[in-house]
Amino acid sequence: MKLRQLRSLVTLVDTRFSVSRAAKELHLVQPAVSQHLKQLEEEVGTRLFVRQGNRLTGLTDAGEKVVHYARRTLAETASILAVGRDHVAEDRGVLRIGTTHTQARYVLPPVIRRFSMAYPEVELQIHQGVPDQLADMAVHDTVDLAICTEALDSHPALKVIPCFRWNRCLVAPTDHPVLSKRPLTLELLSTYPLITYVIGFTGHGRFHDSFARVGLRPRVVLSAADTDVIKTYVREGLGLGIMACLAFEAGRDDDLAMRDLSHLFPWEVTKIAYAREKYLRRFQEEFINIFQAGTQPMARGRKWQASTGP
Amino acid sequence: MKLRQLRSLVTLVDTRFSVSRAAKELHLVQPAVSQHLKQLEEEVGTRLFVRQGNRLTGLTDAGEKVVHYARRTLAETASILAVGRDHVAEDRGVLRIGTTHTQARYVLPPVIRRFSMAYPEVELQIHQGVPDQLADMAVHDTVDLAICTEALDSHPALKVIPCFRWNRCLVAPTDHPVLSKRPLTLELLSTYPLITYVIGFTGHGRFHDSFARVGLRPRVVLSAADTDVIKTYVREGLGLGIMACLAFEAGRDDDLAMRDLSHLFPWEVTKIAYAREKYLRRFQEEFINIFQAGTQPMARGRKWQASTGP
DNA sequence: CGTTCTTACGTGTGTCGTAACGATC
DNA sequence: GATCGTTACGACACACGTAAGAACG
Repeated sequence: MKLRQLRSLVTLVDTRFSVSRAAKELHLVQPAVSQHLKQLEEEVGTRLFVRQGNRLTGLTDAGEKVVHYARRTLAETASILAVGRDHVAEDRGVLRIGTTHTQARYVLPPVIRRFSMAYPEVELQIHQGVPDQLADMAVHDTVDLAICTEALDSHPALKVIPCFRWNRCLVAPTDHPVLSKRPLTLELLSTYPLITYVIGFTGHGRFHDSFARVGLRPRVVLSAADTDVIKTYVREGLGLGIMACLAFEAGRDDDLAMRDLSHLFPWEVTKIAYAREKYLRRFQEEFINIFQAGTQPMARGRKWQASTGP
Repeated sequence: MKLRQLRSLVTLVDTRFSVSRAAKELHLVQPAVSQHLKQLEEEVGTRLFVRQGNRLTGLTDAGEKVVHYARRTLAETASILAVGRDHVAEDRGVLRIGTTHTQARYVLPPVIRRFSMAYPEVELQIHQGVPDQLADMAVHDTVDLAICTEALDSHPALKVIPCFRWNRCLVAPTDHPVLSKRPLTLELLSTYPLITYVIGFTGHGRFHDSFARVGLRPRVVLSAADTDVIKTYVREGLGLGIMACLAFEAGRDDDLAMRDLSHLFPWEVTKIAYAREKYLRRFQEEFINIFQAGTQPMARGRKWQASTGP
């Protein structure tokens, strides 16, 4: 068995079973990849692929399992190289962060500023995605760290570190009648057209649950994947925005009024996750520390620290 | 990076840093292994070995980490091949069991009889060792399953399945005066010379604790690694034997008298363990089931079942 | 007929073994 | 000087790329 063969296998799967695409991805020619797959299948001794004619279209049961272990194998080898890079140039390398728009736009800037000061030689990459994608990216080692609020806990292969909690606020044009009313209740909110996050994002599930629990149904006229779109349509007068407090920028958003709503909705927790068995480079651990320190810590004094055990 | 190189690395470590021994183990010549190590070190980009002259004597910090991931890598590839063997010949292969003398001698025979009936084509290997060794063997995939009472819980890399509980009994020559006394108490026992298991074996720690808790010190005149030795010296009249009840054979041991002592000592639990991420072949899972069914189950109805998750 | 994968074949790289050299005890 | 390691070199194998052929839409 060769690592190349395993690499071809997982790339084939990741390119949705196109040998040619996999070959391109791997900077090889098709026949080379074909040979890898053939040899691997031969060595394992059982059919790994579902074939239609001579086209590969899926995995057999055995194939699924083999791919699982192949992924792990490659992740381990990546860790080996990471160990080397860490020792050779502790403060040089790439940090690939997967996160959502809201985190990238409103939470990460100060963290990244501090991190870049400490590690000016580290190249930062920010990959955006929806929480489900982010979890997959972390598992498959497409990103080093995934930062978001949802979807991370479900993955048993991820190590998840809760970082800080946040809640929602109401955003409205400064002359909107709702601003004069108080207290702000779910009943009151449900009488207005609302703008909030799309499902699968930043606690959308709990948003609806909070209304449902008291027998209400919010009138969501627009749901957006990112906070800037929400604010834009609030400015347009389309409705009231309900979004993460931390996304309200004091200076830039003074044409909007903000009201805290943490008495109406459960707290959300933003977490950092990474593949459980991944070797974290020094500066990657350090990023986590800076992130926890730079945002309001969940619980003071219980700072996360690196652990070598699983 | 090549798998061969990783194999050479871990073999080097396992042969206590002799390139020649490692080469012999791998059926290669020394220069080949030297080259592997050199190339690997080059690719990782940092010193992995502590050298004295040109002799390798140990690992650097980086080396330790690399070896860790190399071991995992090789284990994953072994799992890949195991998947294949499982699908090609479900009922053929090797089952390597690591266990202690007592288990091998008194617990396993009926289990193995049943297993061999179900899987006559599976070659069974029984490797004996002390619990600590067994744990290591399971972690390093020298055995597929480790079966014993102690030392398994401490290893986070092991998946541990409690199987059945047992306790100790008193064994004495049929004419021994202690047999007429009752109740049997720790005080009483501590007045006689005792023969039991050596430290590190089958609950030896708890054995002493039970006495210590009531301020007594047992007079152990001989401690043995296996039950047969204990019985032998009890027959010699050297002292009273305190051993696992299950090791008393009704027919063969009728020249000895047996008294249950489960009211004096805590219950011990025999467990099966295997490397957490190891791919268990069908018949390996089946062995676990047979073991649980064939011995008194810990808790009826809560039978162990295979899980794919970690 | 273009796309996609396979088979066939040549070339260059790589890996192992033999052999000679160097270091350490 | 015996053991253990590295370096040097040659034979063989292997993996990739090119090119041509076969299956599918």
